[in-house]
Amino acid sequence: MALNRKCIIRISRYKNALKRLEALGFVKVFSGNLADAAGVSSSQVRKDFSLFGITGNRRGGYKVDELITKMRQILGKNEVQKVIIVGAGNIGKALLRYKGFEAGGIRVMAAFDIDPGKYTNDFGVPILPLEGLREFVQEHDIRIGILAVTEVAAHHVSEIMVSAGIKGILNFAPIQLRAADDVVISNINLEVELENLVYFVNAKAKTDGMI
Amino acid sequence: MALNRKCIIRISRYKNALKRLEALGFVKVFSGNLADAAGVSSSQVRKDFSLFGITGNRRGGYKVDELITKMRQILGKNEVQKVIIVGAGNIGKALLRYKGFEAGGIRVMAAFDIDPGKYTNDFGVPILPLEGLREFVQEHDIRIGILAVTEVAAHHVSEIMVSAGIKGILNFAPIQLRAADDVVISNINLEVELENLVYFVNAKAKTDGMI
DNA sequence: AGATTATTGTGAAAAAAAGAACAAAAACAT
DNA sequence: ATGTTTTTGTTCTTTTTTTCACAATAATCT
Repeated sequence: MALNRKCIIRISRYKNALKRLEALGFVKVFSGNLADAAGVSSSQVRKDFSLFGITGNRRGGYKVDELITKMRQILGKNEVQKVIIVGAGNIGKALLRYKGFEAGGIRVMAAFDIDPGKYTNDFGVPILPLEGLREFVQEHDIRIGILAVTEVAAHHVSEIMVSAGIKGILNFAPIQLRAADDVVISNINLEVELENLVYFVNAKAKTDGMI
Repeated sequence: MALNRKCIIRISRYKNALKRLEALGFVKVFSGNLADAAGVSSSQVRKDFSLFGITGNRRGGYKVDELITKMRQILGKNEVQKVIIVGAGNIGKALLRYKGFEAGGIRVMAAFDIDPGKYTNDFGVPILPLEGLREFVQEHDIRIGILAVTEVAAHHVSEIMVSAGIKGILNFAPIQLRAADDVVISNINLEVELENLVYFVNAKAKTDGMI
């Protein structure tokens, strides 16, 4: 099946749009509606659906509740996803304070750090010593981790996570992580994102000036 | 010129890899080295370079310092990029505390919020009332803003930013922002990223199990 | 100096992604 | 009931992105 990262991101977007439509009382929806909401073409929507065997009714569109069910299934939203946060610095603590995860079926189980000064329960979930990570991950059968340590520590800590059994890492450290084939890594690099913005803002300023 | 978002992200990555190589004392570098560092093919590196008219020496590779200079130029790193943060909640405050921006030539000028309880100078840069945003942006000629408000406020606040003259928004709110053609928006959606990770971790688990 | 080797730069080929088009089918209208 | 309209599902086309391949050429070796 030819499904790539971009396609799954679109599925997430469709799902979010559908949740809003559901809240507004919509019962059925057409590919064009979802296309508008997600900023893609309607044939793209139908093609994505066909990739996952999602079908609707010709002329009748798709039923909102069925679509949501199907997408939750695809995205693993039918069970609570347990995650850990590694690194209790600025970003790590902000994520610990973030209230939106639980609503999305994501449960932060614990955070880990090497600094004993950070060990606390003040955030609702415990911040624990890094040495305890392996045991915790195995005991709670956790497969996803958010990495929010410094650049220098990132590679080393990611190896600890992988060796403990983590299979997916959302990496906030400003370094492009890579790992074995059976581990999935998503890099979020603030500086790279900002550089991107700067580039395109400048590029637009230039072309607009020319016209 | 056929340069897209992905290409610019690769340029950022090359630049980061080059900075590490420079720190290690490297003077010249081959496309294969950068390819390894950035996780792409060497012909991809050369093609990206050719897109920007970057040339090296056949058999001699590229000079590290020249490449860095060229890439800093492309990415607008030769001048300090002034940005504002809008929303002083968890994420906003974590970004205010983050020390890595200045080293990357990014200067956070101020943050803005509607909650008077947040107005302070404790973070080194002031947290100011949202009403003052327009004047501040125009006075300091700021074009880039980081949006870190709640989902419900995001759309409204983004319009305030755009009307004040902001041309690029890095959006952390869990909603896909869209704006006029002359405004560039980058969406960072934690839940979407995690859903992506979950999908591919599950997908890998399935195929590995089959083999 | 001449031969050899390694690496670039680019044009052609392949692969991947997106879009257009349209027959088939379901809802609706008369 | 029959015809009309609308929307899906899928195939075909186009566009975009990546990889391959190799002549050109600079460094190194003998």
